[in-house]
Amino acid sequence: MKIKTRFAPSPTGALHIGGVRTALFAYLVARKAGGVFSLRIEDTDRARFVEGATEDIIKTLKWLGLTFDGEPIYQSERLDLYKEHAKKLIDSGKAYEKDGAVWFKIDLDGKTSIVDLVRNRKIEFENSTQKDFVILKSDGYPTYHLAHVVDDHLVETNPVIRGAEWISSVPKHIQLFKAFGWQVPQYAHLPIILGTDRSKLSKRHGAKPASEFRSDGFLPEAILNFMALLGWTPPSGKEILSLSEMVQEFDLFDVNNTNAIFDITKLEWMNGEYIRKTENSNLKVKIRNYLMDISDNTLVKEGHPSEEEIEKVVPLIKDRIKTLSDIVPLTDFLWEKPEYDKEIFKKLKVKNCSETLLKIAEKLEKMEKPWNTEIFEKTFRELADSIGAKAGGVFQLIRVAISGQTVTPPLFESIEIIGEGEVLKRTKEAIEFLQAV
RNA sequence: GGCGCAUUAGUCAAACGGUUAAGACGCUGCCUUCUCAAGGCAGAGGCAGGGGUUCAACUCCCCUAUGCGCUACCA
Repeated sequence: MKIKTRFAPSPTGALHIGGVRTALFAYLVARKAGGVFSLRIEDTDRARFVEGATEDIIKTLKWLGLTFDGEPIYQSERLDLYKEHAKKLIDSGKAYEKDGAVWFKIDLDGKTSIVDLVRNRKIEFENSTQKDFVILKSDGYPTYHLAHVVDDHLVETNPVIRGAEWISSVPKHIQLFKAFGWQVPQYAHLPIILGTDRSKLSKRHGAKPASEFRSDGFLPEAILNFMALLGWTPPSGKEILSLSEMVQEFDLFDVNNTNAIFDITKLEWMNGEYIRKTENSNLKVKIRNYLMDISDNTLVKEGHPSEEEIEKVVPLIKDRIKTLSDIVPLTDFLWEKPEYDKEIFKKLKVKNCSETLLKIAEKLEKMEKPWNTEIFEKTFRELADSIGAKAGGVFQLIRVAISGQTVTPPLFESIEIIGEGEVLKRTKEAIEFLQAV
């Protein structure tokens, strides 16, 4: 039997990270089997419909690289189909109308059980615990239960991959399939992703949209990799793996059935790993595109950093950033004049900051041009020796003088980027600042 | 309350009856070092509790506890 999976979100809000994992696993199952992965928009709840949600879902899946086959199916465009099927059940005595809605008549005898593809575990219910439920609402829209059964039967979805919050509804679905005389598909219920408050991550609880991770500077590869590992460990045990490697290794049986807490700290680490292993030239493009994408925000000030500036800075910041957005606070000082804070100078190990800075300025003026890191390092190590200070202390003083910060990318390289004239100017300004306070 | 699913360190997790109970993030210390990172090395930290079954239980069964989910003419 051909493997066909689908991701079936409801457009009641932007795609969130829990949905990303459901989509990813459905994608992996289909691609591994050479099957079909499609998208179905479950827009049957008019009250909770959110304008733009469908577009966000499609756009985000595309950004992540979870390409689906064919065109999305919109349930709201298939109302007649559901109505027709509800009528069939009424005709066969398996459903009835009440208050303008159609109710399914549940069979209270016996048990309903499935073997879930996740770990092949058996899930069982006493049918006596079930009760009749609505399949067609009085507004003419189907409920999830009817729509799921009809659609997944018609497109021959197998297996049905969805969140574990649906486990409780399994008896309803099984009975519906049987009432139609259809074959019951296999199911895989994925463990639920919880927020740090331990409650289900959902748009109802204001889960962060996946698109926001994009604007925060996360890479799609890192997000997919991280989400895959939430509930799944590849047989190889690899922690960093590409989408195609995941496709090769994936098996629903290996998915665990324990809810997992979404911890962004590890995602940040992983994003850093992906950034570090990206070629400089490629990283430059990613950063540039990222900054352009979100340039309506305040990250890019007065056109900085430009493409050339990014290129210079990439080797310096590559090991130091976890997200693409980190580049801005880390390199701001290269293009903008720093603001000084006397407290920062006070904390330095060098005693007479302004005096030492005067000597530094003197050296800078005499230093052979063009400056380079070797000349620079040699000059100031000598200076440190001559005034009986530690080289590190002198370097740190220079760092604060040119950046206003105690933490920056490597000093000498930063200085080369800032340029001879500007460095001297900033040094003098730092001296003036210190003398004024 | 009822029904269902689950329970290995702060977090993600491996283990599929026999291991000194992997690994990763985070944390701590050391090394490296112009700061911060990155990198290297070392370390702390765990099978929810109780009963069974078995020569042997993290692993199988039962009970309790706890967590989560569902309990809508929402998905």
